[in-house]
Parts: sequence; structure tokens; C-alpha cells
Amino acid sequence: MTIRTYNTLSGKKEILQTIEPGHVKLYVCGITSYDYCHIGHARSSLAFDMIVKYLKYRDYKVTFVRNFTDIDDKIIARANEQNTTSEELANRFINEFHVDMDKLGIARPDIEPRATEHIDEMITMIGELIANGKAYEAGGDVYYIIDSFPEYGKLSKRNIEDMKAGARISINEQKKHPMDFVLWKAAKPGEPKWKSPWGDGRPGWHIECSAMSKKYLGETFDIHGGGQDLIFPHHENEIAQSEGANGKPFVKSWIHHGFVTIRDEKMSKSLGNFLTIRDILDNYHPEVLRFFIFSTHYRNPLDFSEAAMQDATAGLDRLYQCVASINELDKTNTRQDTETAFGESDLLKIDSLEERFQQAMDNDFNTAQAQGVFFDTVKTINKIRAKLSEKPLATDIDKLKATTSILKNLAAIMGLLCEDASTYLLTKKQDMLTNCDIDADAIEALIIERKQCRIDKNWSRSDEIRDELLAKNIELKDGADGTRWVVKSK
RNA sequence: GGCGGCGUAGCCAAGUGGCUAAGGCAGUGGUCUGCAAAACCAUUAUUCAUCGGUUCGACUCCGAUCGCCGCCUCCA
Repeated sequence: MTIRTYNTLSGKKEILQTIEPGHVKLYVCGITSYDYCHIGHARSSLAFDMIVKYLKYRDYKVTFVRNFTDIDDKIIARANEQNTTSEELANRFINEFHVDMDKLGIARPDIEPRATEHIDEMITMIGELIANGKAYEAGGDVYYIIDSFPEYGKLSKRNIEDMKAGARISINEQKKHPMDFVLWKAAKPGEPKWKSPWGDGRPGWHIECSAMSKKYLGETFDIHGGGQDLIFPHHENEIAQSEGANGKPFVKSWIHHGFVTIRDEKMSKSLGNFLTIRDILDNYHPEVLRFFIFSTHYRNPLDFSEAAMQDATAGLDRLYQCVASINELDKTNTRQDTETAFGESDLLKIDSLEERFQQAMDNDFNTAQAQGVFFDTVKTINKIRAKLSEKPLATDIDKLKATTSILKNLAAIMGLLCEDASTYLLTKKQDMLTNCDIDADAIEALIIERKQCRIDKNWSRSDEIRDELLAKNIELKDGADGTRWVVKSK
């Protein structure tokens, strides 16, 4: 089996063929660090975290580079507002980014290069572009000559003439062609600046990724990723820069993920429909966010809502409850005969779990389908669990435990089921209890009272207790081994 | 205006021309329960925005129409 990924450049799903056998070199555009991260950033980080984890699971070596843009107009403007330096501001939000990523359980990339630490590499590349006749200096700025790169537009599938018609390009007297983009910006008074052959200034946005990817991954590498909004102009310009300077293909395959929307609109500060990762984690377990993000394919838009998060919570709980119920099985009272609870079709489902998971994930990382495979398996496990007699077959228990173990390993690729199941459920229960009008001891006391009522067949008082607790969101579950309680979600 | 994408059940969401159109949430009926809950079983799209076309056969390919979204300025 082979992994196939959708390549924005070709517009098709393609078989993953790495330049160096068994080694994927991946570059992802990271954040501009001037504010807290929102759930769109979370989607980006989570998508590539999942991709890296899956590639490793499929035995690829992965070199993963994700940059920080720590110098740009927004950073300078925000630093001025806050009476600080752009360096301090950028560093502060890089730290906050790491705090959020750690909470989400996202593994660090192998290399996290910062733009300001690669000014020399950028200056070198800009020099090469000027030497190749693909850039010019004008008043301390350096611009890329769009017309010198005939393939300009090949990623975003647009042509220069059409874009001129769009007429939303700001007029800049310095530019020879309105679409020429800046490689180096002359410093304005009071702005951070670096020395260069064209005078003091700072790099344009796009050049950093060309320079840093070259340094860490080479002139041509396997996969470059980012959000769909980066296709144009950022990634288009990166191609022009890198291929213009190196004379070699830049990237084999481009992966772009979709947006998180709120009420079907892209999040943006101007619309005020903006949610930070922290806002979400205040109210939801990180795995709920992960479950939600991976419930659709990474290229589709994903609409955030409280209802969707409740659905995700219910789904994740179902997975954890299944794992917990199997963990609780013990083999102290088992049989050794051959009357298995597994039917033929059950075995077929159970035994094909990993293969079906791989099929889904090999197909452009189809996490939504993979989640379907998980639930299909959970259904089978629950069915067998319900069929087990009081004295079950030892090998049946082994099989159930082996299956949940595989399930957990596969779910971990999406960062799901990473906690101990009973700990997750218990913690959740305790968290929810703090919002209830009653404590655990009082609940236990009522359960004991109700137990006696039930022995006495005093059903009215027994039901009264149950209703009383239910009014406080506590739900009772009578089982063979006594009564348990759960906090009902709203 | 140009380009890209989407439209599958009440909601969310898979579906790489041919097998019963996955799965989740919600709902309904049943099993289990003293009654419930959970779990399990069954059930919920003769149909995939609409209309045409290609094909022996299309949710899947092509064209048109309608609706929604994104990019074309910073953006994950």
C-alpha cells in the first residue's frame, strides 16, 4: 500500500515518492508571532502533527521544519502599541505559542527557525536573484521581477493579466510592474533594521521561507504545507524566489489545509468571530478539540460551534468508555473451553481494524474515515462485551484487550485516547461535579439509602432519589455489581 | 470580474465508475431493568443541489444552471 496526498500544484492526488527513499522532508509555514493563537492555527498545527505522526507510523523518517516569522509590519506596529521592541513581542508570543502547542500535545518540529536568525541567508539569496536578472534595487528596496519567471502563477493557477484586472494591488512608485513583490525593505526611521548591500533594512515576508527551507531541507524537498490562504501570494512567491535563485524545482508536493469558520465565515478580527486556543481549552479537553478537528478531512472547511464541540465530546467519551469497559475486565473467573463470543463477522471487523485505518489514512490522511473505522470497531467491541457471560472465555478477554490496545495506538496518531481511560472519565466526572449542586459523598449516601429502598421494594422513594439526583444532573446506572453514577452533560 | 472549492438523512460527515451510499450526534421501536440509564439489536437517503451528456452501468467523469464559501491586500 502507498500513501497518496493531494498536491495543490498538480491539482491531483499523487503517490508519495520521496526524493531520498524513506525520508520525508517537510516545511510548514508557521505563525507570525504578535498575538495569541486562534483555533485556525490549532488546525494547522494539528493537521501537520497528525501527518508527521502518520508518516512515522508508516516507517518514514521525517525532517520537519516549521518557521517563526518574528519580524514584519504587524509585529512592529503591535510592539509600538505596547511600548516594547518587536524582538521582545515576538519572543513573548513564540513562548505563548509553545504553551498552547504543549497543551494540545503537539510534538515540536525538528527545527523551528526564526526569520531574524537567517538574515544572512536571505541577503545571499536576494543577491543571487539580482545576479540572475530576477530582481532589482530601487530606493533601498529590492523587488522581484514577476515577468522574469514565466511560470509565475502555476501554484495558484492564475495569470498576471487576470490579477492586474483585479485592481486591488496597491500602487507603488518604486515598482516597475505592479505585481513585483518586495524582497528587501529599506528601513524607515525607528524600525528594526539589518545591514545589507542595498542599505539598512529588513527582509520581505516571503524570502524567509525560501532561504530557511533551502538551508535545512535543500534546494528541492518533498512537501511544503500551510493554510489555503497562503497559496497566493506567499507560496507562489516562494516558488518564484527559490526556483529563480536555484534554477531547480522547489517543492515536489504542496499540502494546504482548509479554514476553521464560525457560522460559515472565515474567522477574522474585523468580524469579531475570533476564538483563541486558550478560549477553547478553558471549556474543553484538548482531545475534544483534536477529535473535532479530525472529524472532517483536512482540506475541507470546518465550522466551529458549541453544538459541534458537544458532538465531539460525546464521540470522544464513547471511545473512552469503550476502552475503560475493556480495561475493567479481569480474568479471575474465566473458562477455558472454545465457546467464543466472537462471531465470524466480528472477527473480520476486529482483525481488519489496522488495515482499514491505513486504507483511510493512506488516502490523503482521511481522518474522518479513520474515525469511522474506530467507531465501527467500538461497536463490535461493545457488542462482544455485552455478550460475555458471567464466566467468559479467557481468550475472548485477551482478544478484546488486544483490540483496544491497537485502537489506542492508532488513535494516538490523531492524539486521541492518549490518557488512561478511567483517569479521563474520572477527571471529567470530577470537573463536571464542581458545576453541580451536590458533592460525591452526598451522592454516595443517597445511593446507599436507595439501595435499601430497593431491597425493601420501596420503589417510590427509590425513584424519588433518582429523580432528585437527576435534577442535579446526576444520573444513576444500576448494574449487576451495584449502582454507578455519572454527571450528565447538558 | 478572474481563479479555486463545496452542495450526500434533522445536524455533522466518509465515499479512488459496478458489491447493502461508512461512521458520529439526535430521534423512534425493542432487549435488559421493579421502572430507568448505559450498552446491545432494529430502524431513519430507491437516493447523493437541479438539468442534460458520456457509459452496459455515475454520488463518483463531462457540460450547463442555481446556491454557498474562499483567494485575488495581511492572514492558518
